[in-house]
Amino acid sequence: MKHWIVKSEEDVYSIDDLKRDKVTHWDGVRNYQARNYLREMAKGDTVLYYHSNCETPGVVGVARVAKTAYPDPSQYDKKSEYFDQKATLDAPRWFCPDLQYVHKFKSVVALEDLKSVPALKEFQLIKRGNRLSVMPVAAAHFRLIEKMAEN
DNA sequence: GCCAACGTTGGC
DNA sequence: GCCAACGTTGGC
Repeated sequence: MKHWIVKSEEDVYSIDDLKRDKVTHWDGVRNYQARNYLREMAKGDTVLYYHSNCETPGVVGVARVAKTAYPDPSQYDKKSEYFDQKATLDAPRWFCPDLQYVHKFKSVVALEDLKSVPALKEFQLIKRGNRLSVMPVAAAHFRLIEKMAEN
């Protein structure tokens, strides 16, 4: 069982949207390293849900991998902003898993707070300059952040 | 294969 | 809105 974190802009697709939809295609990721992580996700893996580009950026809840990654349909959709001319049916470039809502934290575990915890010094998210939208999370970090959400 | 120019992300 | 930190593109 692995752990992950995904970022989403709150006003684009928030955890409340995921709660409403229950399950969603995590599509539109167009970064190779992030794609590779998406393909590593196994059914049942737990995922921290992060809101970026908002008033209080931070971890807002937990999701779960409902389906392992498959070719992202939006890469073939000419009307989609995620359309990729170089993607073919034989050689898809982009993949998306399905993510399922698990629960929303009572309060946001703010990026600011994460930064103040010495045990999270090596947490990829807070390492300077990491703009990846999908990253693995160490089990210890995952548990610690869940614990921070309870307080 | 190098690298400058450009585009995107995301905190502040 | 600014800007640092990257990733990507494309000329050479």
